[in-house]
Amino acid sequence: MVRTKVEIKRIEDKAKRHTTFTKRRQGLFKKASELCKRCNAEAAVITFSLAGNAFAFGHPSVNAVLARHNSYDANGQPCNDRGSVDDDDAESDAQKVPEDGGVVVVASNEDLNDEDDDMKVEEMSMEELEKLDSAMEEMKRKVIAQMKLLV
Amino acid sequence: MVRTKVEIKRIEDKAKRHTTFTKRRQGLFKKASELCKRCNAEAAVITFSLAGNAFAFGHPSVNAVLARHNSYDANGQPCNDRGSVDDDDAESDAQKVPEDGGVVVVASNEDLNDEDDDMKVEEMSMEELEKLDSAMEEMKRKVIAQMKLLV
DNA sequence: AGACCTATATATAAACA
DNA sequence: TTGTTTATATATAGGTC
Repeated sequence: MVRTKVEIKRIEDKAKRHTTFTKRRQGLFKKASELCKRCNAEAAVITFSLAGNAFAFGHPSVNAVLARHNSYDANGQPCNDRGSVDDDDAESDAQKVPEDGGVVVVASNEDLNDEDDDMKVEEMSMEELEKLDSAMEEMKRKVIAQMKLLV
Repeated sequence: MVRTKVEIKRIEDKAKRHTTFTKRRQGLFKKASELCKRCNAEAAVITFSLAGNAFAFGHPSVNAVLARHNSYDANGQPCNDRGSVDDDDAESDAQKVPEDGGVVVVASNEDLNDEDDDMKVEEMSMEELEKLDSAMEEMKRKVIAQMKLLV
C-alpha cells in the first residue's frame, strides 16, 4: 500500500511479516479506538500473531464487549465469521443483562473449597476468585458446546 | 480525516454518526482481514453500534478467536482494555486449555431448578442451558468486579 | 438507507537509524 | 527490537443522487 502497491497475501519473510503485524495491529487498534470515540460505540479487537502472542483492545473493556457479545449470541443474533457483516435487523432495542439480583452461582471444583462449595464471591480470596473465574470459563465452553448439540 | 481534518470526538448528529459508524466499521473489518491475510494471523473484531446492533468479523472464525482468547485469559495472560497492547512476552509456546475434566460448576438461581441445584450440563434442556449461561455472565461480572476491589 | 464522488487525512512498505 | 523517514496507497468526511 505504499512505496509500491502490495498484494494482500501472506508475507513469506518472517521478520518482515512480524514487523507488518505489529504496525498493522497498532493501526487496527487505533481505528477501533476512533470508531468508539466518534460513534459512541463499543468494540473489541483480539489478535493472535502467528507466533502465538495475544493482543487485545476493548472499549469500554475487552471483557465487557465479549460478555455482551456472548449474551447476544445466546439470544439468537448470529455472528458471521470471515469479513462479513452481522445482523443489522430492525430496531434491536438494546440488550439488558437479565436482572441483577438473586444469582448465586457457586463452584465446586476439586481445587476449590471441597468442603464448602457455597462461598459467596464477596468472601473469596483473590486466589479463589481466579480459580472460580477459570472454572467459569471452562464451564462456559461446555455450556456452549452442549447448546450447539441441542440446536 | 478528509475534506477537512476532523477531531476524534463524538459526533452529535445521530444520522451522521450512524453513517460514520457504518463506514468505519467496514474499514475496520477490512483492515482486520488484511492483517490476517498478510501476517497469517488470527483476529476477531466485535462492534456494537449505539443503537445496539452487533457486528462481528473473525478469522478463522469469531468463535475460534474468542475461544482461544478465553483460554489465554484463563491461563494468566492479561488483556488490557482501552487501546493498549497486551502481553508480548517471550516465546509463548502456544496455549492449551487447562485440562478439560473434573470441573463441576453448578448453578442455583431462583429461576433455575430450585430443588436440584446440581444438574449436569449434559442433562440440561436448552432453556436451562441458556439460563445457566446468563447466570454465568452475571457471575463473571461479579467475580471480576470483586477481583478489581482486591487488586 | 445505500452507492458513487473527490479532496484530503491517514496508514503503511521499504529503508535506515 | 523500536523509532524515524518518505513516497505512495487507502480510508473517509462531506457531498450528491
